[in-house]
Amino acid sequence: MHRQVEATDDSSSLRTLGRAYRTFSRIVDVQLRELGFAMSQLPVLIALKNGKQLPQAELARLARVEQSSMAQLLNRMERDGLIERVADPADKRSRLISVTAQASRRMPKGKAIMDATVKIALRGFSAAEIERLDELMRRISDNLERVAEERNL
Amino acid sequence: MHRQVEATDDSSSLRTLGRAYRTFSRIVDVQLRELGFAMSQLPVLIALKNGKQLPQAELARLARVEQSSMAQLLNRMERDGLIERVADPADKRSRLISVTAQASRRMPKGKAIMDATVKIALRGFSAAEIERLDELMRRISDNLERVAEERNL
DNA sequence: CGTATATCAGTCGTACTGAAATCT
DNA sequence: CAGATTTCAGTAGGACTGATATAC
Repeated sequence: MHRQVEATDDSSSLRTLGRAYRTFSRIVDVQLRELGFAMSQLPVLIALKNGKQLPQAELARLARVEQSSMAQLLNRMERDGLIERVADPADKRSRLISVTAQASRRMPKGKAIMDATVKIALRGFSAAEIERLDELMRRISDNLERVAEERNL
Repeated sequence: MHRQVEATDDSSSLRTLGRAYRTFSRIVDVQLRELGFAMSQLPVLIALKNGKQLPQAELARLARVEQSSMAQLLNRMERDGLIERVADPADKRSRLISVTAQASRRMPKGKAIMDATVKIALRGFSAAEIERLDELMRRISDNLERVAEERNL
């Protein structure tokens, strides 16, 4: 009665987690689209701010996605004029990624949209609760990462 | 020092959330694949257990995905022999979905894999902490759903 | 050889469009 | 019967993964 359980019987918190993530992305992406951005691009844009130049592999590591995911993301970003790839003089296999001037200019606005949406998600949360959430999420993530590591995933 | 912040500066809990979700899916899917299942299919299989028959729209509602997402998921499941679609005699627009006998037989094993992975994710959590996590996740999800609703997303 | 990238196939999610059946 | 709604199908494009191939 007080829980609105409905018909699903698998453990609710993990399901809710996926659902929250998708809704969050949708809200952010709709707004970022007007700027020509997408949520998945923000880690890249942040990592490259202030004219920094990084190779693809490093960006994949920072954004915590596979190399092939990052390669495709960068393809779309290059197509849309957000980043440039220039040959690395020190390593001929590698290309250094940098953001274009216009993307750099629009970035603060994108970051603000993200921050505002985080605030919405955490509406009504005390500082202690946010702290608690951070800790719980970190423990879940660590538990899963450790097992994925052990199983070579 | 005690937080392992690294190079990202956006609010950590929401980022961790997406990361945890992806790692969870990967761990579950690798095991389900041997059974011929995928994680996204479990809500469907659970909703249709014991010979139940439901229309596509109802399955989409239960799984909390869009109609088109469910349509495609059911296409793949039908292709793989997991479900069947039969014309609804009461409504010629609709087709009722039911699971095949073999999918039904393998289902308990799939559910067990899911449950075991949830246990891994929550390793070291007390009952009170799980309760707390459920509550926090539900509040985040509600906050986001409400705004998505308001903005017609 | 080993590392950095590129590319392909496949899943899963969304949005959007449109046809057929049903309801009022 | 007309018009709105419901049920589903199909397509396009994004964001992931894994597996391979190519370049240095």
